[in-house]
Parts: sequence; structure tokens; C-alpha cells
Amino acid sequence: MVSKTCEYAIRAMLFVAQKSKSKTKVGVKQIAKAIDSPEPFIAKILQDLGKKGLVLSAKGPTGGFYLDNAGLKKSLADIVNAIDGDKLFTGCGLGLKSCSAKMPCPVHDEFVVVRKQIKAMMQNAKLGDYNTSLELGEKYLKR
Amino acid sequence: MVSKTCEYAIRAMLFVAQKSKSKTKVGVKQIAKAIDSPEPFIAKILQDLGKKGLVLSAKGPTGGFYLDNAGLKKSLADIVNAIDGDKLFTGCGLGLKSCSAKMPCPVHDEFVVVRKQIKAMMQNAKLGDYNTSLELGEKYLKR
DNA sequence: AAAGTAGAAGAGTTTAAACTCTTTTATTAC
DNA sequence: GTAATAAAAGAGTTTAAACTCTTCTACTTT
Ligand code: FES
Ligand code: FES
Repeated sequence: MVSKTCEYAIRAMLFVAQKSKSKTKVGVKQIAKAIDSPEPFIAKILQDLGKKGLVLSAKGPTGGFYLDNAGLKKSLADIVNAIDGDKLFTGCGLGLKSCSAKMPCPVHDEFVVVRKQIKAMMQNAKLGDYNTSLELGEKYLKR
Repeated sequence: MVSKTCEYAIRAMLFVAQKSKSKTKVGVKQIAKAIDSPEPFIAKILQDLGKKGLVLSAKGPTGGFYLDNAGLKKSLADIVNAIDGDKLFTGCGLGLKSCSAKMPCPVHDEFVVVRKQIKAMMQNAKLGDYNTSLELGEKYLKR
């Protein structure tokens, strides 16, 4: 569905979002622990997301990653797009070079519907939306 | 969504299905051409599917791959399952070790809905269902 | 029986994703 | 200013998917 890199990214961002609500910055070490991911790898991913303007960071002691109010309003679709590109949202389900209604693959009609739903779901899910349920321990970022 | 191997497999099987309707067997060369895939690679995949009972084959001149009536009734979900396993149908959308309602990831509730739809769509799509539209040139297996 | 065709099988290569390590640079606390 | 902290940057390794090549075996036509 999405790449592993992208899964890590989403989980990391949800964690950062949660902490950002209380204005705290979090270091890579803490993030890696919270989402159970390889520390240097998540560092890379977050750097990349930082460059693309999806997360803010501060160096030095008390530094770390954080989100402002605009960042908390970004959607999961934004993260997926930044990392995996838009293949999931616009690509053909059977791997044809491009998806088009003019030369559709056999599953095109059905696939378009599903794809639209995935997109809607991800666009609707904002990073800040899960803070409460995460804090209450109703939702988990690792197993 | 599904692996490239799986995409090739589905396209190949749809082509074999189409030809099987008129009781003709098709060789690897012909299949590779029809779906625009590397010939030795699709050979491998079809061998694998043959071993798993999803496609029949005959050796020698006039030989090739074909499907019987039972085979034509297999669904795309069967193909996906044989090649990618059931990760797509049962796995967690954020990559947690397993998906469970007891310890759900933040997107679990929404994801379960989408996943169910993907599964339904693929279970509903039978290999034999597309023969007519493929023959009429309404649907395509390559671009 | 011989020749030709086509699948079966297995080893091998390539490529890209996933993951790691090391060095550098910026920032802040003291 | 110095030391500690943490991100930035880039090179490097590992692993698995994607793809290829070669050899072997079975079958069918003539
Ligand atoms: S052409 Fe395959 S999904 Fe649109
Ligand atoms: S736990 Fe993530 S989808 Fe169910």
C-alpha cells in the first residue's frame, strides 16, 4: 500500500504531533523509541520531511523536531505524497504506465472508486487529529 | 498496492483467460508480448501459479498455458493471495506487526473499511469476467 | 524414432529500497 | 568561550524484489 519508509514517517509525525500539542520538541532517540524504528533511519526520513517543509526542527540542547499549528493541519496524504509520490493516488492498479479512462485496464472502473476512497481518507486524516486518543492510550504507534 | 510481480501475474492470467474461452493454449512468448513483460520473468511467475493450481499447462508443440472452467472462476484475490500473501487484506496500514482492534493504530478504523472494499472488489472480479471487453478492445493489458 | 517446441528448474545478476555509520555543523546551557 | 546536545549531510552496507540466463526434460508432430 505505502512503502515502509512512509509508514515510519507517518507514525513519527503522529508522535511529533502529539508532543507538539504541549509545545515540547522531541529528539530522534525519543521518536525512534516511541514508534519502534531504527534510529538513524528515522533521522534521515525526518530530515527529508524537514527539507520539504512538513516538520520543523531546532538544534542544540532542548532541540528536536516539532510542529506548528499549520503543520498540525497537514494530512496523511501530504506525508505519503512527499515520500512515495502520487503513484498511490493516480497510478494504475495493474501497473500500466499510466491510468487513463481512454485506455483503461480491466479493473480500472472498480479501482478508481477504491483509489478515490483511499485518497479521501488520507486527505481527511490530519496529523493533529489523533493527539487525544493517543494520550488516552486508545491508539498505538507500535506493537 | 500490490507487487510488480503480482501485477504481471494478473495481466497474464487475464490474457490466458481470454484465450482459454476459445479453447486455445498460449505460449510464454505470446503472453509476454500481449502484456508487455519480460519473457523469462513471466515464465517463472506462471510456473509458480501452475504449481499452486491456478493455471494449467501443456508441454510440446501446440502446448502452452490455459484455464479450465474452474480456473476461469478464480478471482483476482486468489492471484494476489498466491503471490503477495494476505498482507494487503489483513495487514496494518501503518505497518504495525499485526492489525488488531484491541491495539489499533491511529488509522485502524478508517483503514479497515478501505481494506474490506479492496478485498471485496478483488474477490468479486473473476478471471473470466473480462473476456468480452478485452476482445472488443474496450479494455487493455498494456500501454 | 527424430526433430522441434515448449515448459520446468535452478542458479545468477541487477536494481532499488531499507537500513547503518561517521563526520560535520549549528545551537544553547553553563 | 567551552562543553554538551542534537540535527544535517553524505557515504556505505544489507537485503529483497525484479529480472535474466542456461540447462534439462517432457511432449507432440511427422
Ligand atoms: S488504467 Fe488501470 S486503474 Fe486506470
Ligand atoms: S492496527 Fe493499523 S490498520 Fe488495524
